[in-house]
Amino acid sequence: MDSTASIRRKITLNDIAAGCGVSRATVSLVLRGSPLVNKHTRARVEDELRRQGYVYNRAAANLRRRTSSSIALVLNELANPFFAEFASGVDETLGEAGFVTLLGNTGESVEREQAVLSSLIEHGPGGIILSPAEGSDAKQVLAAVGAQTPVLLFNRELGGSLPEYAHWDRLMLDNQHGARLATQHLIAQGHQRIAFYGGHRDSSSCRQRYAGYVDAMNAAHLPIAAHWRVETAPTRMDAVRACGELFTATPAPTAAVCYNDAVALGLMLGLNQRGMHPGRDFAITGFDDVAEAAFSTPPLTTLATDPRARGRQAAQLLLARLRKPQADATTTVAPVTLVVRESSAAPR
Amino acid sequence: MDSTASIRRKITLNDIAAGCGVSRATVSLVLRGSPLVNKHTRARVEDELRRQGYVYNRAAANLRRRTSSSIALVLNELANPFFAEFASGVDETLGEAGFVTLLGNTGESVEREQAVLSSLIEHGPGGIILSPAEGSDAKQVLAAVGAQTPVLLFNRELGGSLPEYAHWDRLMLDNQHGARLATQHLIAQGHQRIAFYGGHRDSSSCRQRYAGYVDAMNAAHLPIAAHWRVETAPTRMDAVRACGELFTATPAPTAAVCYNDAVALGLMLGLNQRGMHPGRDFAITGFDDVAEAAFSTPPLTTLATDPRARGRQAAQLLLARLRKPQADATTTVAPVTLVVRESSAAPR
DNA sequence: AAACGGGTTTGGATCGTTCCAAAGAATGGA
DNA sequence: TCCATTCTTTGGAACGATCCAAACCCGTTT
Repeated sequence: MDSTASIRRKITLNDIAAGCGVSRATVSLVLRGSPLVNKHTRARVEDELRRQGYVYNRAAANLRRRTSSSIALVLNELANPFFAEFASGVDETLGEAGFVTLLGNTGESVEREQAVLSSLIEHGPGGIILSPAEGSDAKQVLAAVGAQTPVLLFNRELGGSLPEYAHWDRLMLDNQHGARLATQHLIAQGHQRIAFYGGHRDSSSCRQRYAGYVDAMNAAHLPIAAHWRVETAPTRMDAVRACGELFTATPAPTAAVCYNDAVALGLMLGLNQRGMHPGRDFAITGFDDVAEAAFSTPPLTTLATDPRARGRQAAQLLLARLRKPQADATTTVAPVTLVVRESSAAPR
Repeated sequence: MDSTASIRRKITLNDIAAGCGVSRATVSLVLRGSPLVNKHTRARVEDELRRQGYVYNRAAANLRRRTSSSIALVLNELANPFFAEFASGVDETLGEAGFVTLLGNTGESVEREQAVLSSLIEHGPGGIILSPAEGSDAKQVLAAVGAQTPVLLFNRELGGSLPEYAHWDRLMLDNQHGARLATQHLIAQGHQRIAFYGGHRDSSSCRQRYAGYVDAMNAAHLPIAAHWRVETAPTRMDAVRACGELFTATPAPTAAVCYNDAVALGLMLGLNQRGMHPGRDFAITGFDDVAEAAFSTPPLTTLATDPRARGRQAAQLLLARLRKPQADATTTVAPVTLVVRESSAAPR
């Protein structure tokens, strides 16, 4: 409890060994619960461990065993609730598996991503879960992490083509299918003139969602007017600003599939400013199901992605890779589910 | 670029040394930019480092130097946007200082906190930034982290008293002053019957905010009716539910200082359900300034805490502690600023 | 030629753990 | 009693870096 020795120096296996008259090796065996050691010896050693307040030095052990007990988690935008939930899912599963999470946040900057990756890699993580910054390139990432450390790509594709000796696993959202579901839902509600609102054309997820929208429109033999595709930054503010563009030409749409929830909520505000009532005069769907979506007025119809579950899944995929380093690379597409609320009512 | 050696084994200082005919020690000096080594040797070594694709093993270096290059960040609720922002501030500053962040999420569970702390401590972090789970106790935390590793407490006090040999730094929000500011603002707007809405009496931050409210009311010689103190869980849902309690007795309040933004937004919904218009029939203030506060209808008057800046500050405080392990423990109270929006209009 | 001295380089011990081959102890059977 | 066999325990060499005191080089000085 209060052995004077514990105040200053760090307690090592040697201290324990000396303290109860066995060898370092025996103490090590006790620590790892080896069946080799005698019951009485084990008890004696365990007492001593407690008495001296020993704490295991995993770094030293990892050095000797040439193993790792950490996983790096590199995110393009931790402050975004979607990624925060994702991170907590990752950490939960990694923790259960005895790994610790090395966090890195790139703030959507390719330069910071490089810096963060090379710094993290020096700590020898067993693997990396990476949600790339926009514009991040496969070759650069490979240069920073090397070919040794397994990588799991989440959420976004990397620019450039993957060098063939980097076989990385991928976990992606089913963006295309999700947007198709949203569009089909609006069509089923009776809408015919449906816009696709928000997002940037050069983001891979935006292209996929747009493709799903087009699929559904085509399948229903509905035409798509040029001014029904409005590009914005994926933020609420920019979505408010661009609202007018939907109504610059005729025929005006009666509904919009939005790139994500932030954009959808912004569009709601924009409509309000024009004196329109979203959910009554104009139907809207989002994507992500952020916490706020259930509480907006009207509550937002959107696609739930369950980021926490995705985090757990990402961790599991990477852990599986660690178990079988030689297995073929996998690509997993996580399902998204349509959550119908009041923002997507039928046209009047 | 594509040396065959780099494909399998890990490259060490020995490989580099052998590769260019110098000793391990010299290569080490080069890596650390020592002025001792000759210009030409340095160039030769640096070429070889690049050629073989060497990556520094910080764990081995830390072992030998008895240093650490990581800081543990243990949060009670990472999925909460407030803490997500905080975390990204922490990571930003730690990264600049050459440290890596070890993440741990406790999900508000004291048991998980214990497990997470003892797991993280085995990785030998240089320090710990801890936002304790509710009900977490000083003695338990000390038992898990030991007396060696400096701890910075953020946001919440620990239960129990700090053992005198654990002098931990603290970074807290100025809850009391913030609530006072909000209350004074409502009073200045002309309100006299002001409620304190939401939160649990046993949370330390709630008690502090309530105290600030009482201060301001007393200073203005305004009475406080018993039914103006409504307790709720600190969530939007529970805040919606409890709304009616404000109006169970006379005189009814005309304004409420809310425990936090979630509660304030819930109260708005509750008022709407009763046919009242928040910001017109009833004034409301929040606390936290979550992203949503600026976009609610009406926009919410609240106290900005700038969690990202708090994260940077927490990291700096801990880094300062690492520089001066013997300095006296500090308590820092971070200022909060009143952001006036439309939810806190004058009474009609 | 020896001594000097600044600039460079280096061998070997070390950090705290695990691995491994081999030694010791205990048991049982012949 | 001796040997084989099964349990236990152990010393010393790793792992990949850094530290440190000593050695080396080479041009000057005495």
